Amino acid sequence: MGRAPCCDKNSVKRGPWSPEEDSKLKAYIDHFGTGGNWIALPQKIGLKRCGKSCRLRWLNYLRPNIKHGGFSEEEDNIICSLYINIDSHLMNSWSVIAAQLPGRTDNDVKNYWNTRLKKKLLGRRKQSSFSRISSTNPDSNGVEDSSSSQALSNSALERLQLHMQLQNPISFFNSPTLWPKLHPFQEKKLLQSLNESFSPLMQYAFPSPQQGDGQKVDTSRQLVDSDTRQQGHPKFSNSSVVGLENSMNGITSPDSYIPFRSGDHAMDLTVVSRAGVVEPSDAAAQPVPNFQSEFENFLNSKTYGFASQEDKIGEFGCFKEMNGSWDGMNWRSNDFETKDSSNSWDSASVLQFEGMFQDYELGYNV
DNA sequence: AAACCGAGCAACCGCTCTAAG
DNA sequence: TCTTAGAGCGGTTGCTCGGTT
Repeated sequence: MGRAPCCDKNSVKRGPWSPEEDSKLKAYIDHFGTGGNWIALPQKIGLKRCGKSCRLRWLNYLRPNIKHGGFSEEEDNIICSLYINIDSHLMNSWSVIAAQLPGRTDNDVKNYWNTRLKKKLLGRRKQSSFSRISSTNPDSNGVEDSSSSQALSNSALERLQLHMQLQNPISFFNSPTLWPKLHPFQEKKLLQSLNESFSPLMQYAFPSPQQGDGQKVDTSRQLVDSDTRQQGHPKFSNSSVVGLENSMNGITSPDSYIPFRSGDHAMDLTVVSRAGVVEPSDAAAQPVPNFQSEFENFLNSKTYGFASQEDKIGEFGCFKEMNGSWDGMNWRSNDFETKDSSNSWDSASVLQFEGMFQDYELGYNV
């Protein structure tokens, strides 16, 4: 089924636009505007083009102040950061990113990302981290589970992968808003495989109640129980636990996989956009023995789905080249608060990010 | 010099959302 | 309330061009 086409494809011209067509379209819109009706516009000006095609040509090419090519390093950084941090299912990410880059269109940014930036970031990584995670899934018996992994959209996977590469993985777990929008079954499966990869961390984050007291241990309740939450590592917020809880339980309520549940919009957005993690009010009251060293071991272990710091440095040498220092990557961990003006990001850029994230917060605090 | 290949980009496709009737 | 058309978006296709063999 599907809706009827907007025009007769046999009677409209397709392919590249000629200068004459461009000038006709531009002259008309300059004088009369679009009239709010793109479909009727080509007939008015005698163009054998589909209205949608006219609209795209105007928006992506003929519109005043459009820039083409020649993306600056600052634009690269903005695109990378927003692509990683913008929650793909909450907003139209390419247009949001393009809105932060004057003169750039969403199509331009999308093409630039797909042809250049993505390769910079993911190029050599594609073979490694996710295949490791998928191979840890007992259901897969070492063979990638095509039904589940292919069900994840490429963009969701890329965000996931990039976020886990560029940020503290704890922060990723702590930011349910960054998890790709999945069917509860898919989410459960993904979380299971991640959980297995992260088992040392999860033990700290969600310590199991003492077993052997005759009570059946309900692992899902371990995650729900508020006391247990308090025992978890302080860097795991309650909202994260709820997200994991829902995921692990396979709850099918839409709320279980829509990250911004009513009542915690602002908090979750803050977690993702500004701080990366939620610090507890009294972290000292929640001791986790040797967590730091265990965590460092974990991060450096190639057994798990993450490259060592050394690998990361090699992997993202492009950013070292771009920014002059590996430390420039620190801001990608959303650590705006601690960002030092002496590193490779100038203060104007930081202010710009501060502003844009304030906009997002305002937008989602309604 | 010609064939091949891959990157980059413009344009298209098909879907969803939204607003008007 | 339902239907429908327009707008907008992400994903994909196909053309062009430059580099390599």
